[in-house]
Amino acid sequence: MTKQPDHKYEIVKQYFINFIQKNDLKKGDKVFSENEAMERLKVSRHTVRKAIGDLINEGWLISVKGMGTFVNDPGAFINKPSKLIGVITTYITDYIFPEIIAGLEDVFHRKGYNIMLGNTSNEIEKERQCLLNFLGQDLAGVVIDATKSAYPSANIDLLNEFRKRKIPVLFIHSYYREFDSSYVVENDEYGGYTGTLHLIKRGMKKPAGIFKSDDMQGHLRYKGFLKALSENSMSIEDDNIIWFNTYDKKNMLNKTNSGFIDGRIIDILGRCDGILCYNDEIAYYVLEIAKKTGIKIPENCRLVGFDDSKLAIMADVKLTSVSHPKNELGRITAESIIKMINKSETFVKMVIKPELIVREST
Amino acid sequence: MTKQPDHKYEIVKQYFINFIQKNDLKKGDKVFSENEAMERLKVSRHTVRKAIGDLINEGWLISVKGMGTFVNDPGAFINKPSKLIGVITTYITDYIFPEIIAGLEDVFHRKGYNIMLGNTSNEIEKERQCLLNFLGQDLAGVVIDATKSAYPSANIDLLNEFRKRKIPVLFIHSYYREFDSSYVVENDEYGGYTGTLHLIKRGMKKPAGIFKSDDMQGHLRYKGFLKALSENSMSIEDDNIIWFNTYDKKNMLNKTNSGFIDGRIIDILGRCDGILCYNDEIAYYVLEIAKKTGIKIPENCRLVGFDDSKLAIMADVKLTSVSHPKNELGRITAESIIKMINKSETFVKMVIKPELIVREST
DNA sequence: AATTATTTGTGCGTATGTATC
DNA sequence: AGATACATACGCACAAATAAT
Repeated sequence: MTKQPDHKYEIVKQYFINFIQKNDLKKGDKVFSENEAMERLKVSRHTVRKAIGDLINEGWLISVKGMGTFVNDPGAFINKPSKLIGVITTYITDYIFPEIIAGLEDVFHRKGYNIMLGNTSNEIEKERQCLLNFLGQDLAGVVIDATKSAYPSANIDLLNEFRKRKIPVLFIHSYYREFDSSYVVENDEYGGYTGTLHLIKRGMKKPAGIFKSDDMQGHLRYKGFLKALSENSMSIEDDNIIWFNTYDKKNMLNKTNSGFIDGRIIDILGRCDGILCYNDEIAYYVLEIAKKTGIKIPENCRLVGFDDSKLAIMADVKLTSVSHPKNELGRITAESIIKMINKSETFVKMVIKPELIVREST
Repeated sequence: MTKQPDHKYEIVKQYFINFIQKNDLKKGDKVFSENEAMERLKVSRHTVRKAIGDLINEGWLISVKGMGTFVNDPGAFINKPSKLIGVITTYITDYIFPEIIAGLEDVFHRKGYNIMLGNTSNEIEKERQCLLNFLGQDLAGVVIDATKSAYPSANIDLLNEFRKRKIPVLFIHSYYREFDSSYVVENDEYGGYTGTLHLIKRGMKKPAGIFKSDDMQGHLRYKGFLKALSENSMSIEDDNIIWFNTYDKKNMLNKTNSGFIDGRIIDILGRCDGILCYNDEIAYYVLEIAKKTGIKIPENCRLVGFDDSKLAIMADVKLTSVSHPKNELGRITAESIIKMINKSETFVKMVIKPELIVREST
């Protein structure tokens, strides 16, 4: 029930399109001339030109003075979908993200997608700017490493806008509790649990932990830590848990104003015999402080980190670390969002079980 | 010297555009009618309609039957330029590139540009694919870390295509000799020179060097190395120079099939008392071999690396390293290509002088 | 509620210009 | 040089939507 067009030029346009499709004309093939169109359809030259002009604007045809009119893109009407995927990272420089991006890039490249990169430095405002930017870009999908995922997000409105536009969004590492979304994450609770069990097995009596307070990973690793302790009838004193956040971490790594945290680390190094550290960066930092204060790792105190980064291998005392395969995580993420884009899967909720890699620090 | 258009409808179009701009009309404001245009410009209705039709297609105007013609997007004429910059890296994961990208990203983000990322793994074919891909993307500019810059490039044709399209291309780290282009590079010759002078000052009598054969940096660092030696009336035996390439490096880092290079490193460690290493990764690798074979650094042999990467600080024996500020390099690069895009500078040839950072390995 | 003037949309006829083959 | 094909340009007539009277 194709509606009969009221206007002659609509009939002419349709005639051209039918002509292209029936004869299976490809880009560059010539169509009949304006004069011939006049005769075939018994319309004026003006009407033919109006029709052809429309089809040129719509991308169907191209005309060349003195030569004729040619098929441009017979599939122009398909409105080909975007092949661009936005990736929002927290820290590009961060010790594990480059590897994940390398995995992402490799898969996306192979499948003909491009990456558009944004970086938040774990700041909510920068995340907002990236999202706003991406909303103006006709993306096929978005991969996000959530900023400060432990807290309610100020950017849910923008995430909902992506949903409204049916642009798939896939979280990596963590996600916002209040926004039901697709994600590929590590099983951080299990990671904390297994790391702590390992410390207990190695004889830890006085446990301590250092966790990041503003992302979900920190909370979940802490949860696993508590679970392992309680299953083994151990308790933990509040004083032996150090919570730090993005701001503290920046100061620590820049060695500015880190006195408070340093003091607390010295405290627990003196009091405890096992520390579950939020990640390898922290474990490495603890190692340095231990060296300065003469505490021996692992003899006096054992350390477990997370992420199995290069730091873990390069440290004086090679670090035991809980980790996922990073490049692989990037690949899985890329493949997942491509499935979402192709609608072969609408929701992806993937939790990757990490493994404990035992080294000298325990 | 705006070219006077040959056709009447061009004049009419320009008249409409001037009218909108002079009266500062906003979206939705009405412009004069077709009849009035006929009278004002003394042209036929047909010509006026052709002009208005063009402007509608270009996004300037919208007309409503029975009401009139209205301004749609008063800025459409700008044909707003792309705000997307392609960045081609060799190794995203590489120990210094993430920091450079972070610097790039920060500046680009601030100036409203987006990064599209490509990765070559230092393979010419992948570089070609990235360039081809970028040619189909309407980019404002391209930043490239050249692949195997010591060799003639197979991709000059594509680089010339960018030039033809007047898309600025800026090389970083190195560039192709046969393609006269803009670049931001480190002064690698000076770096090799100053690193070698430092080794000589520390008493090096039997020099050795390890260089990468397939990028320009390796050749230039070698050149600086030779210069420093000859200025101090020292000579170098061919056997004490190790050349490696991308393929060897991959094997070395994966600890597969690296026997040949390992043997040569053991050789020079036994024979020589100072090694200028292509970069910190190599210096770190040499350090590990030295540890295994019982050679003491710096007592028996001194090492100088390049890049001042995290590796330099984390090694057992902290590495002396020749380096530029990496984040800063990213910033300079970003600012340079933005200047090129804005045409405030057409060619950028910037050579950044590296500094020697002295640590335990010398 | 109907009329009228205005404005854009469709359509035809004609003439001339200009690029390509 | 001539034929063909698209490009520009003018004039005219009528249709359809809108706004004001």
